Formats: sequence, C-alpha cells, structure tokens
Amino acid sequence: MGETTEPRTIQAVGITLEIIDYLHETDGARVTEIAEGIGRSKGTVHCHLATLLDYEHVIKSGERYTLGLRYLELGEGVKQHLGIYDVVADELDDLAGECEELVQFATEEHGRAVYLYKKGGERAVQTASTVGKREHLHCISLGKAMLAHYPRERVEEIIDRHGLPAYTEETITSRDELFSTLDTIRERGYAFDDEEKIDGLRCVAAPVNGANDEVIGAVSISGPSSRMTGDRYYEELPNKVIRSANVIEINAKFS
Amino acid sequence: MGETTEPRTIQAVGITLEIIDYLHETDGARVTEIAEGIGRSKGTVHCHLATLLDYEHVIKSGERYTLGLRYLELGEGVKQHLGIYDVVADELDDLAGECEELVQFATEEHGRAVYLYKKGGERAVQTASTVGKREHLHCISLGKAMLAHYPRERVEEIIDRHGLPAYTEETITSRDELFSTLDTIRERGYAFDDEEKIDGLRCVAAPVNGANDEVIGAVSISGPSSRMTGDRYYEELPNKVIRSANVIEINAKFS
DNA sequence: GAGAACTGTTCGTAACACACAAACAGTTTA
DNA sequence: TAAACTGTTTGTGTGTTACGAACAGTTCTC
Repeated sequence: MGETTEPRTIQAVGITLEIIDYLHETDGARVTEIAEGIGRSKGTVHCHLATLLDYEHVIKSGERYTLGLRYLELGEGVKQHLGIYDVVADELDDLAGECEELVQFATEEHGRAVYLYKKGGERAVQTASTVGKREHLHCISLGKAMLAHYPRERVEEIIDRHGLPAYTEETITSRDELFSTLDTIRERGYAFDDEEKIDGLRCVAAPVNGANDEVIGAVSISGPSSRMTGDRYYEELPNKVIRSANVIEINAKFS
Repeated sequence: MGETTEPRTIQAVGITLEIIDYLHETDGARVTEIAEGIGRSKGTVHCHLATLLDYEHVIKSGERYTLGLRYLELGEGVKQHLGIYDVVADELDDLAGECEELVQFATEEHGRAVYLYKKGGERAVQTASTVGKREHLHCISLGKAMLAHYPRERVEEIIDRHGLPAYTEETITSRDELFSTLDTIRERGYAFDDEEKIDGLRCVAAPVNGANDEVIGAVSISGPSSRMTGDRYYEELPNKVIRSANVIEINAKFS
C-alpha cells in the first residue's frame, strides 16, 4: 500500500523512489528481493529498474542493481549548494583535534536533524551516525539547540509530525517538559544531551546562526558519560561548542 | 520529447528524473522554470514536485524547489559502497603534497569517466572537474589508461554509444588511432594526455586493478604544459602515478 | 491605484500508460 | 530429471497521468 498523504501525488514516481531507498538501504539488490521489499510485482519493479538504468541512475552488475555514481554527483551538488560545508569541515577538524571527542554538525530538514559532518578525535566514541543520517530532534543536543530558537508553532508542527518517541529512560517524551527545556536552552545558549538518545553518551551543542539570525545548524561534542563530567562537561566543552559555532557563523558570512 | 531508447520504460519516472537533473544543474528552480526547462506543462511538473516533496527528496523554500539532503545520504552510501574511497583519498592527499599538481582519481560507469576524488597541490591548476562529474574517456589520460585494459568489443560499444568528439586540435577522433594509442598504453603501463581535452593542459595516468585484475579506476596528475616537460613529464610523474596506483591496489585488497 | 503579466495551484477530462498476473526462458537446486 | 528458483517478456483492463484551462495571488507597469 503506497500511502499517499498529499493529494495529486504520482504513484509511479513513488514506486521508483521506494526502489531507490531500498537500494540505498541494502547496498544493491536483485529484482525479486526488491519486489518483495516494497510489495510490488516483479514485472513492475523490472520496468522501473529499466527506466532508472536508461537514465543511468542505477548500474546493473550481473543480476544485481546498485545505485549509480550519479548520486555521488547529486550529493556533491547538494553539499556545495549549502555553502557552509567547507567552513564547517575546517572548524570541526580543529575542534576534534582540540577536545579529542566526537564532534558533529547537523542541520534540520523536514522536521528532523540531518548530520552534515562528523570528525572523531583520537579516543572518540563511535556512533551509528553518518553523513546524511536523519534523527529525531527532541532527543539529541544538536536538535534541541536548533529547536530552542524556532517559533513555538513550528516546534508544535514538528512534534505533530514525528512525535516524541523514547529511546532511553532519559528521553524527553512530554511537550511541556520539552518546551521548558527549550526555554532553558535558549537563555543559556547551549544544549545538553544526558543519555537521552543512547545510554552512556553525553553531548553538548550550540546553535549556528545564518545571515538573518535564523538557525542554520548546530555543533556538538559527544563522549562517554565517564569522561563528560564536572567542569569539563558543564563549562569547558560548552564554551568550545559556542566558540566553534561563532567561528562558523563568521566564516559563513564571508563565503 | 522524452526520448525513450529502451522498451517498456516508464514515462512518469523519466519526467521526475529529468526534474531532478534539472534541479541539480540549476541549484534549485521554480515550477515555471522547470516546466520550460524540460518541456512539460506546469501542472505536470507541479504534481511531480508534490510527490518528490512527499517523499522528502526535495525541499521547498518559498516558491523555490531544491534537492534535499537525502541526496547527501544517497551519495554517501554510494561512496562507501565503492569500498576504495578512503584508500584513494589518503593516497591522493599524499601524492598531491608530493608533486604539487592536481591529482585525480576516476572510475568508469556507463561508458564515461566519473571523477571520484581530486586534490590540488599548492600551485595546482584549477579545472572544471568536480567529484561526480562525467567525462568522455577517449580524450583524457584517466580514460585512456582504463580503456587500454578493456576488451576491444567493450571499447567499440563505448565508442558506438558516446562517439569520439573533438575538444582540441590534439583530440583523438579516429578509431584506428585510438586503438593503436591504447596498444602503446597497455605495453607501457601509463597514459598521457597532451592537450587533448584542454589546451595547455598535460596529464599522466595509471590504471588501478581490483581483485580479479579488472581495472577499477585510474590515478592522474595534471598540470600546465609549461611545467610538464622533459624528464619530469616522461619519467618522474609516470613513476609517481604508477606507484600511487599500486599503493591503492594493495590497500584496497585489505579493506 | 487599476490593470496587465506574471506567478503557483487546482481541477476535469480523455488518452493512454502502467501495474498486474501469467507465461516464458534460463539456471540452480534437489 | 524435475522442481524451484531466477529475470524477462507480453497482453490486458483499469486507473493514472499529463494536459490545458481556469483560478487565486503577487508583482510589475504605467
């Protein structure tokens, strides 16, 4: 059942996009597997793949279909279009070297956080996040840092759409609690994540403003709770993310 | 006229892919502009964009539609799926520092070269090539280095499909000349590009073999003809690209 | 400030494209 | 050797889709 929320949406296009997503998730697949995966007939999937092949969006090695390098080109285009990618990369490389923890930059799209860049210091934790990965906003420091500067109705819309699912015991799951936390974050200027998404992981994040004082993303530092304590967690690292956020803001304005 | 070369291809999908390509080329556009650009009615384009929006493949800021960050995720997936990206990046960074010229890595897909990575040394030339960019194979050193190790019928197919268009006075435009050049390259082990694509630009490239001795890509060094002369052009740099190609081959086998 | 020339969106319709199911040709398994 | 898989092809009817025109807003222009 290809659920079409919007009116006047095109079924055939939806099927193709589902195939593309499926190929992405599985790193390539065969016709029957895709057909079962998206719940369509083999014949249908075959026609869609023939079209994608014709437009060189997929490649076919033997019987396996894989996403083509055109998506590398499209991804590169999106990256460059953002305009801040290079600035972010430079600054985060510095920050990672300085604090020797995992540092990340994310922006918001369609109500979720999207990681744009990550850099692990020497002893940094390894998380499942990768560039392009999407995540709920309410349970991570990056997300809360951005939400804190959104108008309330915008936050309400996002909650309506994506909910407030719990990941750990500490995840914020009520609207009231989220809004009061966001108030604190707005006043303080930075956000914490105290094991709200992953047990044993603490993070700090600060928002990055664009030209019109709109939030365009956020910088975070993540580490194991054992290392994220005392002054380091509550003062030193917050100061570092704020400083990095400022560096990105300034450099973004001159590029 | 949405020309459909393959039989049983889906028109609606073709239109959407053309819209995606158009949005990529223009860094975002409005409905009317897209409609004119791809030769379809406004209503049609509107429905396709509504679908792409529904699946979060594009974003809408005001009246402008732009490719979404999902393409960053898809591009990253393709990159990781290749398996050699990180190895290539490390080695090319070294090579660029060593020779202080533009170094590049490309692979072949659908009969054309696709750039995967580039790194400019200090005084390196700036070319229009970017990651994901596609180029004809016959007129660049990277392309010839790969073609030299393809079976003849495969090369014929590629020529049939893409032709041998001339870019400069030096571009190879006849099949016979190309095949005899490829013979030389195969024996010698590396390929030159003596202003065959861009006036004033000389390059050297060596092929990179994968697990089954199949060519999986090539490494090149490019520079202004004024600096690419004598022993440096004919011995020193060829040795460097061959060495880098070997390093990539070895590291690729252990990852 | 009125109208013209733009937008993007919605809607009805008729042509036709598409998704299905079933048949087909190869391969691998049992 | 047959059975159980592949991927591909084909015919067919229904429902989709692309179009064009009408609609509602904006932004010009004079």
